[in-house]
Amino acid sequence: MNQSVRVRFAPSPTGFPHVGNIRTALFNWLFARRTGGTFIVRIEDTDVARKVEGGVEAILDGLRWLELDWDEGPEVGGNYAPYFQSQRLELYREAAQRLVSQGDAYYCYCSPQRLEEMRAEQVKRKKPPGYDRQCRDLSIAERSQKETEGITPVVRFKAPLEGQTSFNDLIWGEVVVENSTIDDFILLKSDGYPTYHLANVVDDHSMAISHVLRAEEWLPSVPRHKLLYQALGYEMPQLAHLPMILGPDRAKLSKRHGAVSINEYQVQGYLPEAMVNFLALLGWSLDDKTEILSQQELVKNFSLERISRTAAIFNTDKLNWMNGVYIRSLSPEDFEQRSLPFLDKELPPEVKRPLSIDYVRQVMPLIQERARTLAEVTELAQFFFVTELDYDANWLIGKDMSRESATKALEAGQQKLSQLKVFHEASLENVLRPLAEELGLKTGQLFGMLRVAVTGRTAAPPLFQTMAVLGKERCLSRIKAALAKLHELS
RNA sequence: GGCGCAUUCGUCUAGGGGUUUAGGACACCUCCCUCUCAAGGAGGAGAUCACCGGUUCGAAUCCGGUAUGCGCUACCA
Repeated sequence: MNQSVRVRFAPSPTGFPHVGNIRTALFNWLFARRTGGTFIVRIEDTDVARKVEGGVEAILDGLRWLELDWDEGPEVGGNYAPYFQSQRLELYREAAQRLVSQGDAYYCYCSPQRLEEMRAEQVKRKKPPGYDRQCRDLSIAERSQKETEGITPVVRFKAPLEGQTSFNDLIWGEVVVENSTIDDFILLKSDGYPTYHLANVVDDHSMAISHVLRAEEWLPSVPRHKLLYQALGYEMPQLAHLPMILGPDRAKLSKRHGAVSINEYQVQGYLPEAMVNFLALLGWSLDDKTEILSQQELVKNFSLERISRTAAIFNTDKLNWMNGVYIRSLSPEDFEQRSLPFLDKELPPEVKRPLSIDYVRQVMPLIQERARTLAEVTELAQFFFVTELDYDANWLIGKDMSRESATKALEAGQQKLSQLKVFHEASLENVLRPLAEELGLKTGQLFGMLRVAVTGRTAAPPLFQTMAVLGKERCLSRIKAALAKLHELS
C-alpha cells in the first residue's frame, strides 16, 4: 500500500524530443521529487525501422538542460538495468512465450499484404478496422504447414470477445470499454522485437513502476494493457494520463509549428528555468494567480490532483514573456555568462574575437531588460560591436526638421562632444540637454538624431548610457559618418 | 466508420450548487513615466462558462442528449 513511488519517462528515439515529450518527463520528475520517489529513464527503442541516429543523446541532453536528473537509466545504471528495451528482448520473448502456452496469445502467419488488403476492405465498407482473427484458432497441422512454408509468425494477444474492461485513471477517473472493440493486437513482431504494449507492461512490472504518467494519447490503449497485466498475473501500476499539448492550430504538435524539438529552444536562447516553469503550467496550475514558480517551488507544490484534463495549446507569446521575466531576474554576471556564447556565435565575423570581456560587461546591463531570449541579445547589442552602421539616412532627420537643420544640429553636437573631457552619462546629459535648447529643438528631436547617428537605429537603450559605453572616439566617428550620409542625401 | 475523452475571454488557466456583476496571466488598446525602445505603474476591451433539455428555491458547477474538437483504431510509439 505505502510502497514507494517509482515513475519512469520512457521516450522512444524515433525523433527529437518535442515539448510534449519533455512536459511528460517534467511531470514524472516533479512527481518523483515531490514524493521522494525514484525517477527512471527507460529508452523504448523497439522500433528498429524508425530509429533516429542521435535520438537518445538529444533526449538526454534535453533532460540535462532542464536539470531533470534521473536516478536510474542510461549512463547512471541502476538495480533494474538494462534501461534500453533493445537489451531486454529475452524478457519480452519469455512473456510472449508464456502467454502462448497459457492460451492467452497465439502465432499469426498473416502477411503484411494480407493485413493491408483486409484493412482497406474494412475501411471501404466502413467497418471498424481490425485483425479478423484468421490465425486465432489454427490447428496444429495448419500451423506446422505455415512453419514449413518458412513464415516467421508474430505473436498476437487473444483478446476476450465479450464483456467489458474498466480501469481507473488518477486524472480521468473511471473509463469503461467493451472488449469487443479490442482486437487481437500484436505482442511480438516478426523481427523478434516486442510492440510497445508488451514491452511496456513487462518493463513497468519488472522495474516495479508504481505510477505511469504519460500522454493522453495512450488512454485508449489502457484496456489492452490491463488485459495483459491480468494475463501475466501482474498488478497494474496507478495510471495518470496527461493532457496533450497542441499547436496554435489545435492539431498535435508537429514540424509545421516551428521549433518543436526541445533542443531547438535551447539554441533559440530560452532559459531552462523559464522553459520548466512554462511547461509546468501547461496542464497544471498552483492556484488562480501564481505564474512564476522556481523549480524548487514546483517540486514543493506539485500534485496530480491539480492536473487538468483539457489539451493545452503551446503559446509562444507567453513563453517569450516568461523568458523575459527570467532574463531580467538574472544577476548581471549570470546574464553576461549566458549571453556570451550567443554573442560569440552570432555576431558578424568581422567583429574581433575573443570579445573584450570588459566591453561586454559594460554593454550587457543595457540589454538585459530588453531581451526576451538570449538569441535576441545579439540583435539588440549588435551596434555596440560592429564597425560599420547600416541605416536609412532619412532617419537622421528629426521630426519636423529639414536636412539642413538636421545637419546643423549634428554638427553642433559633434562640436560639443569633441570638447568633452569626461565621456560619461552625466557629463553627456549636461552638455546635450542645454544644446537642444540652444538649437531650439525638443530633446526628442536632438536625441533621436544622435541616437540614429550613434546606433543606426530609432530604438535603442537610453542615449547617454549608450554613448558612454560606446566611448568618445566611436561616437564622434559615427557622427562624422552620419554627416557624410546626410550630405549624400539630396 | 467504431471506440474513448474533452468543451470557462484569442491563448494558458482559477473556480467543483448560493460568497461570482465568473478571478488571474499572456497577447491587444488607452493613459502615466520618458530622449526612443524596453521595463514599470494605472485603466480598458474581451467569456450569456459549446448548445438544448432536466434536477434544484438556486447550476459554470449535478444528470441526459446534441454539436464540435481531439485522440486511438499499424509487425509506430
